[in-house]
Amino acid sequence: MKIAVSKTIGIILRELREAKGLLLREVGAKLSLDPTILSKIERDERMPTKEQVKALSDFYKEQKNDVIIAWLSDKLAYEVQDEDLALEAMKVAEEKVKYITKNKKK
Amino acid sequence: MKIAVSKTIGIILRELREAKGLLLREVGAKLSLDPTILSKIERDERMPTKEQVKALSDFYKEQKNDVIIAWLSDKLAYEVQDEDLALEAMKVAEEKVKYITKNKKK
DNA sequence: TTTTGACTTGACAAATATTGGCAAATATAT
DNA sequence: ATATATTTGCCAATATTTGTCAAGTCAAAA
Repeated sequence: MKIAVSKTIGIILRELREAKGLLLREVGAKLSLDPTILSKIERDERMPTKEQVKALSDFYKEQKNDVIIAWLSDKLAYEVQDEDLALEAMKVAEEKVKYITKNKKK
Repeated sequence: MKIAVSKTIGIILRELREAKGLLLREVGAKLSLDPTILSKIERDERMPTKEQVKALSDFYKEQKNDVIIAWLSDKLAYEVQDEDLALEAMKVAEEKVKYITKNKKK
């Protein structure tokens, strides 16, 4: 299953769950995650916490990175979506991330 | 005065204030901003709020956009700095921002 | 149509995070 | 040393996020 990379975290998680034919309740039980919270996450009403993303990306392990990237990119886009200078800021942020990464002790 | 685009918001604000030869207290008075808070902002100990950035970027109006971009990009970089997939996520976030921007009613 | 099961929605309190600003400490300059 | 500028630590107030529950919708089965 190939997932378009720019879907929201919610859409991706819903597609993954439905592809497995699982219920909210079932995934929730596996991850000790209240099904109503998962419902909100899958409808992008709530952003999952870091721990929830960890659990979900481990559960859908074939698409682990897609899930994480969707989550991070949603958070990033959300942060600047109303700003005129959003795209310029994203470019600069990339430079900053590269700089930080490069100078990080292993 | 040209400012390298990838400095932190704090460094930029400190340079701008010192270039004008102003004291924390003086800028603070103009902006109704407690000097100790400004001190923290200039040392990147605290992120300014949206309102504070508005006031500061208006005050340093020749570098208005540089200030805003530094602020936004700091927030973006901060959000993903510890993530292995940070750069991939930034690319995807850019696509998402472009998509959001394109489909936004004026 | 009544019931059943899956999911959604709204409201709320508890937990977390952020903020402003004081008082004290430190640094800088005269 | 004195005076001025900045930094630091702390904390209460405020704001945001989170988990949970009860009630709601919706579709399909009985």
